[in-house]
Amino acid sequence: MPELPEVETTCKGIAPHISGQRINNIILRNPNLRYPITEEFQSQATGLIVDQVERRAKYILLRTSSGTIIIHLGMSGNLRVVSPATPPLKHDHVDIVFANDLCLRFHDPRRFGCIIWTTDNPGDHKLLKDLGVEPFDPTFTGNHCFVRSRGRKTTIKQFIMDGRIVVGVGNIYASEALFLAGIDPRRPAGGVSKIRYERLAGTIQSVLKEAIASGGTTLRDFVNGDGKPGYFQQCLRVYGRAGEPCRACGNAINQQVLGQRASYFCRRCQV
DNA sequence: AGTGCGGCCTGTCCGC
DNA sequence: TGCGGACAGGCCGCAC
Repeated sequence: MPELPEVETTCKGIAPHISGQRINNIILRNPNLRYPITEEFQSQATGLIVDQVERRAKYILLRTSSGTIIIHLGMSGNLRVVSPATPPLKHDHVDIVFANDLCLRFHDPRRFGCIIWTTDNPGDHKLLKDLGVEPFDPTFTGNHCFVRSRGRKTTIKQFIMDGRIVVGVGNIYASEALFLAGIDPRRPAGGVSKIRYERLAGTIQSVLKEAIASGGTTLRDFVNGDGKPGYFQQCLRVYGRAGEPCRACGNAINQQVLGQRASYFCRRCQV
């Protein structure tokens, strides 16, 4: 389930192999994704040079001089850099073949991901235009969360997962960050103090940084590897640990659905 | 505007 | 052992 750290790791992993490279060919094997991959993408992007590889929220942007390829990994997608001769597997949807004889291969069994071609400023695209601040941007602060949360009745967990407030906080790291900040995820966002939001902004950053660091250790596997950063190696404090002892106090970890998402927390440590 | 939720998919896991 | 069904998950897009 690609969260922001995995997307960041993917971006860093693929960039050295495709930056500055010309797209020689695009092979559409299975265009069925969240939005069908268009033939305009195939015809218009072929021949262009990828000038820059960037991340915005959980989107990966491949910028060329005349358009941008917007990629989202959904929840089961990955990108690998392989030889074009590598036999495709089931669920390999697209190959972007570069002049250096490497290809960027998009794999997505559950098809929640997407590949979109746009000739406009990608920031104006409807999928990107309402996105909130990046968690590592200096404007992401406890005060930002505090101000934006006034009057909001939604739970604090759903609030920090709202991409219009801050991007990149998925279901796993929302639970983890709230645990580290000692905040009960069920608390109404509008009633949480500024001090506590300051603490939370810090734990959101630290938990994402920690995950990026652990994913970064498998960067070399992006070429001819499985394309999956090793997040399962990292130690999750509450996520997926219902009934298991809290690592801080030993109490059994609670599980509760909030906003249709499984949420994990310690009743004793989080208030 | 804020809130709630259905729907998109398939691999994995659980219970029978 | 095999099979069906529930579940997970990001996030759009609609309804209220």
